[in-house]
Amino acid sequence: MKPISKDKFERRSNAGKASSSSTGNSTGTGANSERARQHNRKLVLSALQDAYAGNGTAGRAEIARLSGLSTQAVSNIIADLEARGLIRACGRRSVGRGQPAIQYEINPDGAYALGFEVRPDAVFCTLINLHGKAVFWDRNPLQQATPQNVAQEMLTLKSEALGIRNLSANMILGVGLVMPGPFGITGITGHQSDLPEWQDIDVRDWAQELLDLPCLVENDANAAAMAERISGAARGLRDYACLYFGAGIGLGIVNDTQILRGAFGNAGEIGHIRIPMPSGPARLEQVLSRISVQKHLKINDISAQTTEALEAHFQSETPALMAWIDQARLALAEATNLIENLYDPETIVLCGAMPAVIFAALVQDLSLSPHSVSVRPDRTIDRVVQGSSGPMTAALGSAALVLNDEFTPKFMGSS
Amino acid sequence: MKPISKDKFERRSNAGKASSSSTGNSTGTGANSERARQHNRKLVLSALQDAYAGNGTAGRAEIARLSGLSTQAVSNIIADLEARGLIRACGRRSVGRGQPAIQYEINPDGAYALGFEVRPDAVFCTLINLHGKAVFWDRNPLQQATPQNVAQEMLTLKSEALGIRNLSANMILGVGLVMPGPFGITGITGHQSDLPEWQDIDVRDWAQELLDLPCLVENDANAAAMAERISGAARGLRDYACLYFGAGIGLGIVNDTQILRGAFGNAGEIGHIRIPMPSGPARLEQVLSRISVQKHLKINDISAQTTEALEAHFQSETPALMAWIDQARLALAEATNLIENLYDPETIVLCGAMPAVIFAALVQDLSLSPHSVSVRPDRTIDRVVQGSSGPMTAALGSAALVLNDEFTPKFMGSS
DNA sequence: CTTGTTAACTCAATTTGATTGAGTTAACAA
DNA sequence: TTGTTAACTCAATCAAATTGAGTTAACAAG
Repeated sequence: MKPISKDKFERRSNAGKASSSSTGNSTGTGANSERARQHNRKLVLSALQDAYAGNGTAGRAEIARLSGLSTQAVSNIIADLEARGLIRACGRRSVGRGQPAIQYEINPDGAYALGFEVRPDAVFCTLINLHGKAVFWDRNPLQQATPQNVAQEMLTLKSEALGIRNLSANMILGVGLVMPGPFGITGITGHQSDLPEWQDIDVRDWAQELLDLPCLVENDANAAAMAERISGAARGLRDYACLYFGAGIGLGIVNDTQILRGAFGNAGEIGHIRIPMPSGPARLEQVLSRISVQKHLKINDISAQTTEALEAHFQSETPALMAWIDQARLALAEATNLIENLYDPETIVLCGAMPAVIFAALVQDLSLSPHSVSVRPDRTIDRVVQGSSGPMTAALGSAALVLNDEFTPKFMGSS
Repeated sequence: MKPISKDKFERRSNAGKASSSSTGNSTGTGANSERARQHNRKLVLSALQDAYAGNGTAGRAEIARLSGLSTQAVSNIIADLEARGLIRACGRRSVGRGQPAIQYEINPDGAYALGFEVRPDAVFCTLINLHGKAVFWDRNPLQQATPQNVAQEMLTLKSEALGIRNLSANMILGVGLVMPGPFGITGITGHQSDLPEWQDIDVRDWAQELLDLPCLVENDANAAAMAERISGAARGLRDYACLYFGAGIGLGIVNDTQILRGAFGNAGEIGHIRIPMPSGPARLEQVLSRISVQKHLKINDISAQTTEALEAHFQSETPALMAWIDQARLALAEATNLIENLYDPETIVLCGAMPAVIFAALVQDLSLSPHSVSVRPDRTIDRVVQGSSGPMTAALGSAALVLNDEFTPKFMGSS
């Protein structure tokens, strides 16, 4: 039977047929065979994803061993995924005796994820394939970020994105959405924000209805962190942190493959934290952020609004910029110490709207505290690494949210 | 059928009959009906636990709504749990029309959890019932904390604990174990420690074999956090942090009901963090810890080794102690700001080896930053609250680890 | 006092999906 | 050529959740 459903999987959002989900206020999530299958499917996909990260592929038996499932269960799931086009066979591989294993890999073009970043003055959009590679990106300016305007631009960008490869909507797994301010997460009210008109809108529901696709909402730093996990510097890592340079500075924390949100979705607000600097305590984003570098340059009558302009100043070694970098490096060292001791990540990734060369300069000559739980003899990755750079980072990340949600089981620990 | 197994549940540790768990290096965890049942059982138990937290009880239908399971599924699980003695019926309750619901509650004496805290000079032991109440506690001194000595004392304490209520081993759900230093979590080597002889021992396996019970190992702060969740100030909370006063100071973070460990189990090492103080940057535990108060008193030629002695000095308002409290309060405010902005908890609980009156004094007149994500109009609990106090906190917490593990499903988010 | 409505619960049938066990096939080794 | 090993397939079994049709008990209305 298996009436291969129109949409990719069972369309997560309206999965619970109609019955028990009556009240809707239920917090819990009972397990049943459907849920179990969903979980196991993610297990298989994430095994293949890990294999891909190591530029490899995997056979049924191998995945079974890795996931703890029986080979038969893996076989069924593989058949399912192959029929859906999410994975594909790619030859056989024999390692010693026995029948050579049929290798499978994720089919990059088996499905896509859409990502939007809404800013006060523009909407960014990306479309990524199952390998996390962007196949489309664009930016539409906004006069004013009202829900109406944003909706219009998002619809335009959506059809533009689908048009680029002539994709039908059922090839889109879902949509990730990044918005400024504390939105959508738990309906925070009473906080002032850049986009006051959105105050009473549940952004997730709104976008879900607008685009007719399942939707995930996150802040920029968390989204960026996911981008690094899917196809960037944090590929294959389960625990890491991501220092994201937007206007200010944010921290996306990934704990056991999942984003750490805290009780109200505000975890990682590192910008407001006071750190000791030679000149006295300062808030981190006063020293280490896009705004801070621009302020610092402005004092010296230099303007550098764009990433390109900043890069040019770096190339020409403008003294004011170099001085800022020196200060920023100190702040970064303090922040690193904080993050390492509080979250114990495998690494810290720098990413966002800064030129790559400046990230490189920050990481280079960074003198980190030797008194940290992160000083380990068996490290395989640097304590601070450079991630993706440029203004599209968050939009890419928003799409990556969807892949992570679809490919990564929510828990794996065997207790 | 259902051959009610000797031990409580299927004895978590050696659950996987014999088959797939061949290699053992598998990280993944496939879902099957057994696992699903396990998960759903936890869902039911945690619903009852929450009901108990509100001093209530719950019926089948109510639990079904809460958990998203069908009433039938809940019924089956309830029957199971009742047969095992973990829960019991407690009357009927009618709320309007319809047949009154049979109410269920956790049977406090249906099972117990054992907890140990090993320190360089002593082993502490507690036994708690299913309500998280301690029914036994004791402390045996150690000449030297060698594995042999510790093993002996643990066995002695175990049989003493079981003896107090004439319990057989199958009434014990499991053992929680707190050890100093970075132990057992991920086999850290190359770190100096208070207990060098343990370097090559996998503490969990060791204890499991020694006591013939499933075992969980954590650090003191994490264990204390669990104690607060099971029967203390954090009851019913899903996200909070716990500042634990041991020798130094540690932070136990609970995120979505689970302990946050980080990549190598060292998350929450807040003691080493530099915070701005009026006199310049200082490490937190130089200002806010048991050792720091003792140092501060010693300068003034006052000795206060025990909690009782400290309390006495507080009652007589010894100036040196009062001065320390003023400084500590500033440090606590800084730490709060840090924790709130980085983890966004529902609250921060103070607990551990300090007199309750000193916790109260710290919390009182604490002037917290108004610029924090935790400043919310809809708060239901203070930003910093007082938890359990006294030297048994960690030992109690170690037992609480077991309850949390048995009663709290690993994920609930409906994506 | 009778009857209708509602909610909680039970029993039996169905369904999903994982596990188990018995083949089958292909590679390597003797 | 034959034996061994590993990967995979097919069919049967099993666990546990869901579904649907009763049954029971309380309250409300006439």
